Amino acid sequence: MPAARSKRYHHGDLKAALIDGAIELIAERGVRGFSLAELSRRAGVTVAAPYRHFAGRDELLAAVAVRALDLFGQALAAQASEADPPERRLAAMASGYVRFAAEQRALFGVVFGVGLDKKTRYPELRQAYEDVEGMLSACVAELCPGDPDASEQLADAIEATAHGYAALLTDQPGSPDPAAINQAAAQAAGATLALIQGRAALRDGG
Amino acid sequence: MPAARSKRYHHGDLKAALIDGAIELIAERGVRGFSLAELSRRAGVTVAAPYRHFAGRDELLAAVAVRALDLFGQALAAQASEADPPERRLAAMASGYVRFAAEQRALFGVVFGVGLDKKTRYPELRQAYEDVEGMLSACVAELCPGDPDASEQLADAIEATAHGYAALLTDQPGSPDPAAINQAAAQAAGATLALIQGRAALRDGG
DNA sequence: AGTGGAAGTGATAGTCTCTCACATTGTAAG
DNA sequence: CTTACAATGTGAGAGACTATCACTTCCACT
Repeated sequence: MPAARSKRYHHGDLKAALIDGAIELIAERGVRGFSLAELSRRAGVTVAAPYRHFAGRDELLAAVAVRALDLFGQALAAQASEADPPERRLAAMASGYVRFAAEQRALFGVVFGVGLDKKTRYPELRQAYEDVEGMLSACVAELCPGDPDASEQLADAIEATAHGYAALLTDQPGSPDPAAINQAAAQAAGATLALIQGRAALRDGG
Repeated sequence: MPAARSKRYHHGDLKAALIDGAIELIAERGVRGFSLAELSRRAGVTVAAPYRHFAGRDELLAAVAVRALDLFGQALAAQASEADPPERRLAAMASGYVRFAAEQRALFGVVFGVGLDKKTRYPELRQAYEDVEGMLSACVAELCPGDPDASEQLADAIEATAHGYAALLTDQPGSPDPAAINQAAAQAAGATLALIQGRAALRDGG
């Protein structure tokens, strides 16, 4: 793996450099302000070069999203490992969900704010996404042994709630201030506990 | 108000026509696929014409978002008016929230999927947004008389949950199928009831 | 040593946003 | 009635972006 950054015709590992650079660029300018052209400029290559490695802008973003989901999963796992009864573990994951969204705004935005097709296109992305969802549902399953239906409903509800806090918090441009992050994270944890507590009501909806 | 669509130099009411056309265009192509240029073409004017009425693309989208929030509020009010105890009214609103997001994907996307600054810029947008949030919190307040803190927390939780179901449902490109909409709407209603039920747990978070 | 394919270049087409000087038209005052 | 103004639309063009194509350079392998 060549390290020299000089005027070599071949970059060495442009693909990885593009992904890293994209994360940086998105962190600076947001997902909307991200451009393949600027990214190429920073990497010191022509705007045509990235097309050797990615079919287009969206495919590069999908690769970034895969890495983002990986980090996301790690963050959730870290939160989960520190709490012990499944209820508090779920609350901690919900809180971590919100915290990651706010603190890694750019990465969260790539996964959710860009309209990438996480279900059908980009199989790796799908896999990464399902892995993260799996962490939640596995933890919920511990809580509802013998009732997979109820377990799935509760997992959906917890995921939706955490995601809702995260989405509303990061909806505004600009980084949310730490106090707002803490409050939203704590509320997401509390709401998770409330959902677990009141889960008998989950059945009768519309 | 002139009606003739012929070769008049002045359109008559271009501003309104642009907003209407934008809604249509966004419904067809999604928020991401929307372009001021295509919109101008359809309205039969030059691409420069819209700039007489809107400072730019974002300002036009903000105007569309205001109308979208108006319709959103009406939809929620319609749902709420049909249910009677506050608990079920909140559940109905949550269900309506999800249903509106899914069935009026384009409008919902303009409000939430485009990164418009709903808080500081665009005062009308801010107002429209707060009006919608107010409907929810007013209904929650009926439920928690004498404890505004708890009321606000519960309102946040219900909003976040409904929004989470809506966001996850509409995250994918393409219209969600009716069965998925029904399920998500029902689950949002159920989760709302669960939150109300278990709201004692809302306090102890992180 | 030499060659085939991977990786990068430069040019180019087409689209988009936004700006500017200019053309047209409704309106309202003289 | 007319004339001047302000509002509204035009045409041209600058600058950015995505994507494609033929061509070049260079690495790795025989």
